[in-house]
Amino acid sequence: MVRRFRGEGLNKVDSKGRVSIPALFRRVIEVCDPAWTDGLHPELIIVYGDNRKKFLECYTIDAIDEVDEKINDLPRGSIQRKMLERLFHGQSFPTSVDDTGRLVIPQRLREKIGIKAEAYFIASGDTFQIWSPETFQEDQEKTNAWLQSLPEDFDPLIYLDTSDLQIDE
Amino acid sequence: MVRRFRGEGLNKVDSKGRVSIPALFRRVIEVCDPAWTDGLHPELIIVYGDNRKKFLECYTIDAIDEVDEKINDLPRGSIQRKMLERLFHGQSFPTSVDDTGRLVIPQRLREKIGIKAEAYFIASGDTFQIWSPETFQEDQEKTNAWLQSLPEDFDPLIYLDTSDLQIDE
DNA sequence: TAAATTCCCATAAAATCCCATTTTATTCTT
DNA sequence: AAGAATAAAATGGGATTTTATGGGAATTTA
Repeated sequence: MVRRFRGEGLNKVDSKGRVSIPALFRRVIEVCDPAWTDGLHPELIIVYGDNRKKFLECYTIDAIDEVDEKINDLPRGSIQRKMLERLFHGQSFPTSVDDTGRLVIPQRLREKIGIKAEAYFIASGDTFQIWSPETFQEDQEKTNAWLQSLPEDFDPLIYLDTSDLQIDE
Repeated sequence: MVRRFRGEGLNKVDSKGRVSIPALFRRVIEVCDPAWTDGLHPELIIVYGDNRKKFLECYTIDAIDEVDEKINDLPRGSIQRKMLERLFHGQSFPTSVDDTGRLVIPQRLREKIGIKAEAYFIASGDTFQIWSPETFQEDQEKTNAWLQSLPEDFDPLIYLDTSDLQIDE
């Protein structure tokens, strides 16, 4: 059974790039690392290669293993496989949670998404995202604007009825 | 269980052809060399014979053993076997990581892929690749262009859902 | 014996570890 | 229900270790 992330958080980033991971997220990271046991540092993978995304996407070991398996099923030599290998094997950063529940975000990655003194964490199913608070704010405003455009009594839950869902193409 | 490479890195190449292997890669090289033990120089194999590829492909001992076994299963005298033997037995270069975590890339191989002052490393499953930074950049731009051509919110992960995958040809 | 390769040592920067303090949340007690 | 006691989470700073890199001496090779 797959534990999923839930919630959000805003924590300080120090001069060394260290930042506390919200405690609830840590519980999920631990459970989803098959090698983890009390006392050890649970591992996770930060994926950062998709330039269209303005956040870091953090995968648990279980989650990344699942991705790896699927990549393995793709035909060798296909452009899709090459792209996904670049993204998930190359443009990713394996790391772990330290004693004090923190993560170190390397300088390069902090710069990439514009993180300075604070980092915003938000759950996203079996991964979680790390944003610069400002960038997230902007993105959130877009979402709000879109919500506003909907009728007063519109219920977003209607999207859960996927029978006639259209995938953008 | 096979440890896999993950991540990327850009390091300097000195006048002797020495270049540091990213530390995380070294850990994998060590673990995947059955003969390695703390203090020894872990071995690896550089495969360079496929002229269509503009990079060096580096195999751990475990990974190359796996390839060798498969070659061994091919019928003697078959063109496939001959080709793979050329590539993996002939056009490859066994070497090892030195005390200081570096690899020496022979002049001939540096020239072959256009490496001058810097070498770019990128993980690719159970092997890693060494590129000239410029060459990689060009290649990456092609990938980026392709990504850009996709809809704004397109998620590459959709390719992991292989049910309706079409292979470009 | 000249050129290339290997071995050995040195150092600055970056990453990691260790410990201490503050802050926040939770439980207990009256 | 308020306040005290406790536990957990977040944060700060210094010491230590690892990494990346440079250079020279010794050794091998062609």
